[in-house]
Amino acid sequence: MKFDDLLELGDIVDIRYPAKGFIVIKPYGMLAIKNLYRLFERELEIDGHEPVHFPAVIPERNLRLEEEHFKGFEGEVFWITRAGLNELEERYVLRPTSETAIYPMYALWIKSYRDLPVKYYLSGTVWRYETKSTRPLIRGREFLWIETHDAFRNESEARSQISRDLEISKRVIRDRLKLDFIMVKRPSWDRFAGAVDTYAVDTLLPDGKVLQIATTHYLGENFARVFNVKYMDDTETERYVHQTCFGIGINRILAATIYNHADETGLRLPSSIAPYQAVIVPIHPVSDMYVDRVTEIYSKYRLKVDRREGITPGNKFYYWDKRGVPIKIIVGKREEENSTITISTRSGIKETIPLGEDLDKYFEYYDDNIKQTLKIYDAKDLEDLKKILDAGGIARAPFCSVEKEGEECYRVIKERFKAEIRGVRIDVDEKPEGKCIVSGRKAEYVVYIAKQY
RNA sequence: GGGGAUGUGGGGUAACCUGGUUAGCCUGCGGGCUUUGGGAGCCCGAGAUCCCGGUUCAAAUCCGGGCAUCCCCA
Repeated sequence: MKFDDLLELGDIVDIRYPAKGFIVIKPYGMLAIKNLYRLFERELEIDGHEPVHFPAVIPERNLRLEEEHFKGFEGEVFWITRAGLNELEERYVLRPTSETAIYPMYALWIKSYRDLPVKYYLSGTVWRYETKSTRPLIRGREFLWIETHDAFRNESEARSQISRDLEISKRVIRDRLKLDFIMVKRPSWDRFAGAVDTYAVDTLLPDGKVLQIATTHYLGENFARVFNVKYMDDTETERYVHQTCFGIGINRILAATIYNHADETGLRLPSSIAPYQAVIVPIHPVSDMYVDRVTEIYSKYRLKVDRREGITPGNKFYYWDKRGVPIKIIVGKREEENSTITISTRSGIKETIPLGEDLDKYFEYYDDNIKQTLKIYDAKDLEDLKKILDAGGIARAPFCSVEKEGEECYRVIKERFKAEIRGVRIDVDEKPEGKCIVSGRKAEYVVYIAKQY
């Protein structure tokens, strides 16, 4: 089913808000988003992160401090130039990302090696003035995300955080949301503005374009130097901290989850974020007492009892199927008389089981059933590449270089195929064979190529 | 930045070419009655021609401008 239809059908968002690139997220979508936030926040906290709040406005002066960073964002920030009747002496920007809001405070807070590491996360909203065409949840001018900002004593501690960030992605995105993805190190020409290295989690949408859903950056000392984030080490030497930051695109992850798992009927939400994991559908005649008992017994799940009158059970089943509810619990006279319930999963299983029997296995079965697998194919030459891209897949190909020397080959891919070099896989070890798919020079890397959002 | 297309109730559409019924249909939404084991039926109701101007007895329809959205190209 088409993405926009799914959003409409599932009552996820309302795109009629009268400002381009801004949308309203309705309760059913917001409940899923809150569950999504909790999944990530829990993992981040287990990893030692603490929550923090920072203002949405950043003074212009701060944003300008890191030159490369400023250049990267200058064209897409919203400026606040007036307040009330006054022209502001110093303009603000609405944060497009929070490095330049947070690090001046880190400079005040971090004094000693004993203060490190600092690992904070911020769950919130950022604003970017997107000039490309916007799409609900996928590319908006306002979006919800989580960003972590970590400071360490040295490079090796910082770099080991990157693998922990990526493990968190695996645990949530793959294990809980059942989305498949690749983790790549971005080519040098595609780094986050101001970063030393950028790593990303890319998934593929059914329309054949990849979507970046999370990124983690190694910032080195770049920001520490301009924001003066220093500490005294145990030999009484002043040093700059080494920093990482990790951005988790909540809107985009929701979009990918909805779009990838949907079928012709409608949504199929993973049980980990479904607003209602199971809907109880009472069928007349059944006593309220029995329905209440069922609700009580299964209260460890997020439940909804559909007591609407004047609607046939079949219509209720269809209604909740469209909205992606994993399991329906049917209770009627037959169940009440035998102390049973009837389980009907979104994937088609229907079974009557004794009241009280655990439902976990049904959720597991359902979740496994919706699991996504990426379409990745090997491209030996440019003809292969074209076929793969046209078929809506991701191509794996030998490539000369992901540093500056490879940029010319990248231009060819970009111009001729409108595709991007997503980068070099870091979650699997790969050795290149043969020659660069574009230049024919010796291939030093295996890269992934796809059209992107 | 250049080109093209399209704007009709909440969503999807018909009527537009060739101006003329009460702007039709499906769905969704609200209410009533009858219903309840996989999309029930009947009845009632709310809800639309993007904006400004022009032509005309008469404009959703033709013309001009604006705005918005989408697609393609840089």
